[in-house]
Amino acid sequence: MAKYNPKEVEPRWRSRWEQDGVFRTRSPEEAGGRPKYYVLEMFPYPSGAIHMGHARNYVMGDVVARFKRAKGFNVLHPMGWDAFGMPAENAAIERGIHPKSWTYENIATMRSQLKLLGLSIDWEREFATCDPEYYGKQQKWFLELMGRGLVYRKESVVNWDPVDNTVLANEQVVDGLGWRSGAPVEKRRLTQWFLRITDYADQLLEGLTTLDRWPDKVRLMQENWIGKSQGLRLKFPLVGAFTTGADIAGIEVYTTRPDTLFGASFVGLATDHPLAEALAKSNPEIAAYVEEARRGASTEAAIEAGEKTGIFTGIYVTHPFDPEWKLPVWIANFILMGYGTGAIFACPAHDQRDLEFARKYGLPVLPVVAPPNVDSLTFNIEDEAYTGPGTLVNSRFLDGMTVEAGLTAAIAKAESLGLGEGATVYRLRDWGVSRQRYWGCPIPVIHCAKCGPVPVPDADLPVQLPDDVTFDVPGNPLARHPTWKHTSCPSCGGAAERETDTLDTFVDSSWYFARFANPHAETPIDREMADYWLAVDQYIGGVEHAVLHLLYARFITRALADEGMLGVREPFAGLFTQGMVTHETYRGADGKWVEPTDVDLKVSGTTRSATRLSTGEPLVIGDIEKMSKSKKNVVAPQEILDTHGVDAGRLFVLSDSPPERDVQWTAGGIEGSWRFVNRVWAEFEDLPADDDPADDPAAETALRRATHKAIKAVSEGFDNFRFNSAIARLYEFVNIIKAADATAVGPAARREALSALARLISPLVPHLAEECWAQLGETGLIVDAPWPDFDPAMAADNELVLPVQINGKRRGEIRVPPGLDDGAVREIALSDEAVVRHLEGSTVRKVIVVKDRIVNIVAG
RNA sequence: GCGGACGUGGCGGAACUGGUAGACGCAACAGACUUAAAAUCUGUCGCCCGAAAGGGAGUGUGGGUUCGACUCCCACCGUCCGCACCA
Repeated sequence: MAKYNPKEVEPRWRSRWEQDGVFRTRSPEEAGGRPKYYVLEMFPYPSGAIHMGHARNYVMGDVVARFKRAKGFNVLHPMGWDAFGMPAENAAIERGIHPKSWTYENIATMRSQLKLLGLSIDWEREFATCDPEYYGKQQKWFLELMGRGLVYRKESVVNWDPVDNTVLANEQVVDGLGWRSGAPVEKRRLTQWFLRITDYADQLLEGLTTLDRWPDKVRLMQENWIGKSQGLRLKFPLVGAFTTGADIAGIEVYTTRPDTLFGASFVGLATDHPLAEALAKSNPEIAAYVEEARRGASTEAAIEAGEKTGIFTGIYVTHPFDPEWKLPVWIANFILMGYGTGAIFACPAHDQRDLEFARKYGLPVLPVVAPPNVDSLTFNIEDEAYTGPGTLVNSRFLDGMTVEAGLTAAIAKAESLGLGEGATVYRLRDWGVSRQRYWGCPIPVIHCAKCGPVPVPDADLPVQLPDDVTFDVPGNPLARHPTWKHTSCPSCGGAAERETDTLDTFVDSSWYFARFANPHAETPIDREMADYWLAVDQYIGGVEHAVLHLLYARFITRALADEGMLGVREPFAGLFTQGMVTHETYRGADGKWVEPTDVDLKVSGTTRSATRLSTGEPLVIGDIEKMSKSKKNVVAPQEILDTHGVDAGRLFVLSDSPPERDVQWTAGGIEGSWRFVNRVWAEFEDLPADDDPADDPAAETALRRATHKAIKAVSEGFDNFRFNSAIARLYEFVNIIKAADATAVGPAARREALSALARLISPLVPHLAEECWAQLGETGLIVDAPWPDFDPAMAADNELVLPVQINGKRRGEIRVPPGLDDGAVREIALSDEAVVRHLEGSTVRKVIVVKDRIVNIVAG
């Protein structure tokens, strides 16, 4: 018996698929009555090589695509490249390679690696976001959104990454550090381009409720990120005239607790509040404080410590509900300009931050909410603010009300006084998309001294990146290019300059799924094709994009829909976030990481030890972590291809863990998958002669039932993204087929089992499945074969084993036909020999029969 | 601090809407084949008592609901993730 040889088999079937063009997408006309199904995995950044995490991601998508295709769907399963971004420029800076050639070379490498995985991808639809054809279309819709007022330019304090030398969006700052560089982010005041995502805040929030095939976790993260809150916008009139800068009559604050207004102690301003800035101009002390607070706020240590500081402005405001009541105005470092109005009223008794500030600067603390069951006369605030429910006290017209009633009453009062109105505030801020980098999509705008920013005319699109750029000095190569930015104003014809900022690469990935509907269309999106294919039925990718890519794409989809370019308002109907591929780590006595290929593992009892193969030195077995070059715990897909073939690798990455969880790569695990591949092949290699007589009807029926059960269970597993369970059922099924070899099962039943098996494994191990299919004498390809159906009658048992419990303890079991009525089951259970023995000396009080499940006898 | 998820054998993990806990795989052990090893095949395999038949407790800990709880409720312990001076 020859061993299965993936090195020979796998390439043979891949070239057959390619020759026959089986994965070319069918047009709606070609599809006939087949319903469409769009499967998409988050497209990769062309970093240089496909790693195991990529492989798991794309294999999952491929299983879905192949399964749906066999089930009769017209499947779209494309692939592209998220190809703009910093690493290409870093390669240029470090190694003198042009970003363009670095990127396209990586794409070529990774494309061929992906093809080795045997993915059912329509490669005719491939594109990279750095193709001028793609980013030119992006520029076109960008200008259309600009026409709708969704794109604007403003000066603001932005997150500046001092290592990557560029601005970052809020979503790209993690714990005060740049998401790519890891450098502490600084605050800078710059003029930037923004997309008005806040216009869509409410519908992005509402839309989440329709995404019932998204993980709750991701929806919750987006909900929190958007951060809707209801409250009151309220004006505190200034005491006396204030003439520095603009004409300011009062300070507008935002609060969610207007019920505590009578506990007000002071009004606080953010350091970059317009009034604070105006004051800083005339008052050097304030200027010095503001300057220092701003610097301090950007260091990680200061954020961690959370120390509250402030300075009194010398200004007072009056309480909105009492013109006689004067409150001091402070500037404080804990107030954020980007949220609400950048100004607050402070109620120290019922807000922890306000309390800390008030204690530090000796400001009044007036309790106005008495907790339930607490004597309001003895109630006092020490060093912890009370934020729970209760009754309002010391609050004049609000006295005696609950917190909820007080909220409504205070808002009504403020509105009747004309000093405020109920307001909804979001945490979400507009998306800053300017990047001071070369390798990105140029923002198609021309700055004219006379006309201001002018859109590049349609006929001049795309605005292409120049190839002749240098990276010898830091900063944006586009800005210092000798000629590129110099042009004439499309409006007045005078001399003008191009915008040298490029777009955040998350803009590139916010619409690529729509471009796949027709990647060569003249318009950015082929509306007719997009209407057919979108929304994406199943999107698959890492959870790390929960509030980045996935929020941006939802926003852009809605914006483009409002522009009439798209017919859907949600891009991804189904989302699946898959876990990572991890591996144990090993390090030597010197603390240096050692690659798994250089490690010898020994097991004795329950303890495991590791030694280094090359030197024999003992190693420390470390944590199980995401495969990464720095920890050297990487297994390259190529290594598996060389030793066990693609199919064994595909099988393993989906085997041992549920797909949403991390899977730990182990040598034993891949061996197990390889064994399975060989066990399957062994069943097909020596097929029995067709005239083998069957003389064991019982064994034959058992095999047929197992076949239909397997079809049912495996189909359900694939439908519900439970690949690990589906694989377990396939292992069981193969064990049963193998066991049936020893019995006299006729060729028809055996053939039925093997034909089903080949098709059931085909999404997972497609090369092996084709080989098995051919071995069965089938002339067509298994990728074109329909998914096997099961007969519900055959998939059900003809005899059930019901456990019989006495007082909840299992005491026996009975054999009954399915569907037998409760009375009959009861009789059989009560007459069972083991049951009778256990019931001796006690009386039966009650018998609970759960049909086809269990019998529980209550006795005593 | 706020929000969320999860705790099951030596390990990864099964268990549908409350109904036989430990499927399937890995590791381990024993045996067959082999001059030997690998590969392959067969068997055993959560814990305690027992030679076995059988019995006992058991899904992080403590309580509760139920004829019946890994599953539902309450409290606690632990791990992981997200947000974080959001007024």
